[in-house]
Amino acid sequence: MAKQSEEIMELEAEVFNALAHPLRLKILERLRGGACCVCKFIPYVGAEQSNVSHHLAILKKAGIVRCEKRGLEVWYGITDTSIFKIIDMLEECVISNLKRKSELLKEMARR
Amino acid sequence: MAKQSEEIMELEAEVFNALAHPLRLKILERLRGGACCVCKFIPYVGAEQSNVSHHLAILKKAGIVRCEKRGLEVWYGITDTSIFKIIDMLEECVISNLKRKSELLKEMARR
DNA sequence: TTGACATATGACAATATTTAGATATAATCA
DNA sequence: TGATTATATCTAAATATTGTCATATGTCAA
Repeated sequence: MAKQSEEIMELEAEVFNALAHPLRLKILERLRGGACCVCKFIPYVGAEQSNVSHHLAILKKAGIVRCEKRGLEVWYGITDTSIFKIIDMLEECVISNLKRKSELLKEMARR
Repeated sequence: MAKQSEEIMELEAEVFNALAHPLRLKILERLRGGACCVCKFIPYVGAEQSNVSHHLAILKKAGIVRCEKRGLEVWYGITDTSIFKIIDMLEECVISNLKRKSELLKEMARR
């Protein structure tokens, strides 16, 4: 495997890793409506402020979100909205996988 | 947030997590050409047999691959090829992110 | 049946991630 | 200036992930 694609894969793995947590997926859901300040995420995801801040830092490090200071607040927004397409496609995958499994169960019950 | 979407997000996070490792992305690259037996992955990814086996189990648990015994060998294949579209889209994201950053650096150097 | 083979599994150490609580920082306002 | 607010950072404990080694399992062939 070419050195270059190995390096790209490391970056890809880092981004996938940033997406690999329910709390971070929730934060991204909140961002579908546009940028907002940290204080909005806290009740939305139902976690400690320091924890939310930590997860935001992970999303930022992966390049998925960017932030900007506005007075006392820090506003976070999506860097590239095509991340939503990726999440949506994965959701479809997961749901069709669930359906496939439940069909299989039904078939087994029938016998 | 609805209970149901929380549960879907957990599943999504699990699948993203399965994608979040360079070695597993390599395994999936090898599977683009179609199903193959475990022995093919070992030299391809350059890891110990037991390690490859562990990573295959993670991909399988997430529902990304499925396997089948053929004599002594075990053949692994993709469950749903739309996972490749997801990986491809993420690669595009990563690459355009890199480009954006390098543009920014160029601009800063110009000043 | 025995041995060889391909793969999976279990145990373990090293490392990373997650969370909460305490504290630091930086901006605003009285 | 000092108090207040929003957010980030540090610390430490709990937990999860990773890689390696040793071993188990299941299949085939002699």
